[in-house]
Amino acid sequence: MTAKRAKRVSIKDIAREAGVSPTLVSFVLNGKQKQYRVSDQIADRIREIVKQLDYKPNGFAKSLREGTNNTIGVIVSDIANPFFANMVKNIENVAEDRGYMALFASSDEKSEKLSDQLGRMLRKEVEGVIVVPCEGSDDIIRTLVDKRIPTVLLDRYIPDIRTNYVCLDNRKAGYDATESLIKKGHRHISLLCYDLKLSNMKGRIEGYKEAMEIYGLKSEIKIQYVSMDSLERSCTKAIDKLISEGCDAVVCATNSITVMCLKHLQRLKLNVPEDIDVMGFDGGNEFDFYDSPLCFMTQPTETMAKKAVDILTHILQSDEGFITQIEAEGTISEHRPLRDN
Amino acid sequence: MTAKRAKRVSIKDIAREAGVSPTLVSFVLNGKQKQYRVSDQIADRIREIVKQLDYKPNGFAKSLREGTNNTIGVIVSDIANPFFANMVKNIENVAEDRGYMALFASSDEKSEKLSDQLGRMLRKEVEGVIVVPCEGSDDIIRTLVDKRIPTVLLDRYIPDIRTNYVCLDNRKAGYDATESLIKKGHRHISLLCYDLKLSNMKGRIEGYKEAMEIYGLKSEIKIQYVSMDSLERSCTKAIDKLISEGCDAVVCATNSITVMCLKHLQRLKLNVPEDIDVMGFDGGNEFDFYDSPLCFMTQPTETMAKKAVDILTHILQSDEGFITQIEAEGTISEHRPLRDN
DNA sequence: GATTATTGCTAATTCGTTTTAGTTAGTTTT
DNA sequence: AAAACTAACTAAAACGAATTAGCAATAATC
Repeated sequence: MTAKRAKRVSIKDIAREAGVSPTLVSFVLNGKQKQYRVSDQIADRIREIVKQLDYKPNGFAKSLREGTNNTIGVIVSDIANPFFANMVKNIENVAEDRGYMALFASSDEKSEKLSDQLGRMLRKEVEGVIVVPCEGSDDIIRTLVDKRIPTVLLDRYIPDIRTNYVCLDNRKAGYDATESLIKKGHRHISLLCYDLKLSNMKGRIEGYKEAMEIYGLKSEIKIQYVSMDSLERSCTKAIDKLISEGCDAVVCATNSITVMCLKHLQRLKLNVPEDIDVMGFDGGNEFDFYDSPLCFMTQPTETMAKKAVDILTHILQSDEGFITQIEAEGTISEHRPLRDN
Repeated sequence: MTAKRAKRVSIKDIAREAGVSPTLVSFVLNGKQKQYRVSDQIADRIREIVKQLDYKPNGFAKSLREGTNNTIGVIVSDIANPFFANMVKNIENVAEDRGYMALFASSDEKSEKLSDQLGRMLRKEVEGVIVVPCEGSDDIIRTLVDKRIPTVLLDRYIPDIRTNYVCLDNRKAGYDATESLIKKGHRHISLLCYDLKLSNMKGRIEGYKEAMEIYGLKSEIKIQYVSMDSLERSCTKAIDKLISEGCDAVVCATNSITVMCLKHLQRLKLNVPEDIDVMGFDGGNEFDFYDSPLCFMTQPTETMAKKAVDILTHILQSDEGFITQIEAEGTISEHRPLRDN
């Protein structure tokens, strides 16, 4: 039922046309002319015919024979999230540089979907994968690692599983974010975060606590958990509570929380940073028109993408399984509203 | 030099273990037990062993034999652009539903990169491609079509090339956008756009002109071209000019232009829509914090993605080359600032 | 002038599937 | 009891490339 497309030209067709054996064609095509001393005459003739017939090697045959296809799989948790869209773009570029092709998929933060995607990728014979694990995907990642499939986790790691990862140093990021508010003179600093078991969230929470403790604000520690599903409602509620409790600054553990938080503050006609100071995470172009000064913790996306690909390709090309775990450092960057320009 | 991974179990290993020929194993694995009347006993035994040895069919061999691999290639012009990130996500979902795997790449609006990506995809044996052509890619697309590679253009078509495409009806979108401003009572309506030969831009420009003419505003037609490379500078200049000429509304032909335009108006302390009304294209989350009411032309991304995949898979599965060209309709949607909620 | 190298090529195998064309043994039909 | 069927299986070819082993012919060596 499949469309009948023109029959492909194979190495044999070229050989027949050139009056030589397929072996020679293969030699020439793979730059082994010297090694197998194919005469220049014949080599030129072969190259000529290859061009004439517009020969393209068959990747299936090649991969079947060689057992590799220079393809890696990349599964992020949400491709439509600018942070990951950017990551994906960088990964693709680096992979290309390293001679690999990257296959992308998005799990939409659902472990069942992640499992499906992984299955499909492995069936497509990717040699290794870069995965952003989602909540509840521990077992999936565990089998992946147990099966010795070259794996690099991205953005989040799983504490019990010994494998490669490239994440932000979330503890430090949480610490630095909190510390920066403390140094600005705030005392009643609250944290707004998701109640997730994911390492990135855990790390940020820990960092927040640690900073508060070290600066003698242990009693001020106040963590508000919001829900991903009813983000707006739970954020609104959480912020109302914080404010009623006299909170003067808040660390928002993700970009989505930051956005919701700022929206509600705007609704309440509260000014940032005068009435309440806000520290965000991973700010994107949502803030193009936000008109108060604001600080963010930003991740070195490009470096992280590069590292992830490098680790993976290195595993694929070397003989044994060392493990590399990288925690990148976040940077505090400032958003300046337009009117200040 | 490649990592020595455990030898894969093949159909032969299973056959040996079960004491039957590989043929039977293949029959059972492909659900042809009935058709080739394999005894239930043997079939069960085979299935048992398949599970035991954790056999996974080799995709290369399968594809080599069958000549297909149910994979399509998708090249967008910029994966980090939310509009395309969204498109990609939708395409992936639909493709999966249709039993296809989608391979993604981003050309970053560079025709050389597009050419590279296409080459790599075709070498990976994708059966067809969905491509967002970029400026200067006409020849690349032409050879693609000439080579009979199943192709669907997305977002932009190329007038001289007879092939499938799914685009916005940009002429109508430009018309409707302009008309909506006219109906609000504006007369001095200007268009801000890129000087590109891409069909989507051309269409929007035409639509603008058409609306102006039909409503008797031909003499008011004023088109300002801005440059992609120095977007901020050229936008600033263009807007200053428009305002000095007494313009009271502007249609921005892309989202990037809309953002720049609004930023500059904010800088000039001009109010939207009182001082100058603005009509944007493809608004995203950049406007979360934009505090004036604003209208956009938005595209039915999901439907477009679906159509593109459907057209492609249909070509792949049917016998001959009909051509489908779809122009989707845009919708005007309103952005309401927070304080109005 | 016999032996050994070197040059330039080919045949044949392998990778793991799918599928077509058989084969064998057992069962009906006449 | 010969002829025709059927059920249950197997052998072999094919997909397209890479590679190893080997075979002529010519050239170099002693």
